[in-house]
Amino acid sequence: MARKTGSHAEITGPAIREAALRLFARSGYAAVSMREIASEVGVRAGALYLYTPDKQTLLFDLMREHLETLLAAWRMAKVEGAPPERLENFVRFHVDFHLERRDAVFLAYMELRNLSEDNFAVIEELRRAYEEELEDILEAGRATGDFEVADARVTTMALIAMLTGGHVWYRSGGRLSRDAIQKIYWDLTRRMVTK
Amino acid sequence: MARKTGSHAEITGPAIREAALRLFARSGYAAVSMREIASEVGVRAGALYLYTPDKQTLLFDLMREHLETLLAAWRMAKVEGAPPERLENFVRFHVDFHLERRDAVFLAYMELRNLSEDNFAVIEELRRAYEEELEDILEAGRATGDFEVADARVTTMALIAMLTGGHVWYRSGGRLSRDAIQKIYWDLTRRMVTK
DNA sequence: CGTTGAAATGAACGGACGTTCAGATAAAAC
DNA sequence: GTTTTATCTGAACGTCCGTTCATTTCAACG
Repeated sequence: MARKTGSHAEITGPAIREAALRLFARSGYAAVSMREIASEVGVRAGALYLYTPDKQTLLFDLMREHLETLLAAWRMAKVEGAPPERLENFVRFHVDFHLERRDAVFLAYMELRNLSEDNFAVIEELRRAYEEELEDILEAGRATGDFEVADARVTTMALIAMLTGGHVWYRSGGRLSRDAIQKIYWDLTRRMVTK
Repeated sequence: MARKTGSHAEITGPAIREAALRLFARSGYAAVSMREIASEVGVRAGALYLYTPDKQTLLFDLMREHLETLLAAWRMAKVEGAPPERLENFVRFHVDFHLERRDAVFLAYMELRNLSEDNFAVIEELRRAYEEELEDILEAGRATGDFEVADARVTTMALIAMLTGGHVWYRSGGRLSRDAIQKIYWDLTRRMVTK
């Protein structure tokens, strides 16, 4: 058997990436086999190699895609204005984006060690660029006197960790709405950077 | 060949756990083979089974040991007193403990998905007990009016995420001493819970 | 100094892994 | 209706996996 009715590259390609993302996030890159991914898609393992040169590249592409989407979305969402306004905007954007993409967030934070050296460098650079957006806001607020920040770098990392941590316990339809969580996190953030 | 000069169970047992901890943390549970662990210790794979019934139990024991050590250390370190004092104590303890045990922290947070259902339940209970210590302090401070906390549960999770996040970027001998990091994190925490 | 028992070996087990590729199939193009 | 071409299969490859176990080694004991 081969090509079935209605099976095309435009369907199989994305289906493979979606299945890989879900399975990698759930069980970890090393614990998921190509046969498992293929089975989820309804295809045999060999067919995956029409869409990715190998397993490592499949992981890398998923992570790069996630971070590039993140940066692109942020460029759309970011606002000009006073630092407090910019910071609130960042917090709400970050919380929202990350709560909506639990699998990709998980992957991008947990599977760095499974990347080859070259691929790791690319991913790290993307992540650094995003973190720098937050650090810039903190520095701007320090310059205007809106914020009081002892160490902008550590505060940036502390904020990112705090704001991203929600993906561990957040459940869609749980006790708190996304909007309620955004509010709480913004409140915590505001206090952290003002005397 | 078998037993070499000076090789005893009291040496091999801990050596296996140390090697497994280091390798699991570095490459991930699924990516590390029993042969790799054995090689690190200087024995063959079969010898590992004198010290652990299987690979899964080896992982579980490492995680349980870490969390039990954490809880025991906290019971020694915790102080009575006013909530702000108790909170500062917690923050300093947590940061110190976690920065000193990067591998174990990594393992306990990243390999939960590789635990069997029963083992997961045990680990989760230990983690919950620890988080509850922080939540209790926040609630106590709310009762005395020392703290203003909108949602004690979310604030607890936010704090834990923030305080633990340091293990990602902290490097011993880096720009900041552990004491400096403690100070920064305590300052951030204090602001988060006070108006 | 012979015996015992803890500690480790080395070979083997069935199975799963990532990856390759010649061949089969069906939709599209002519 | 024949040819072309994109898509997928099925089998095979060499390798590694977790685990078992009969056997070997050697320190300790009597």
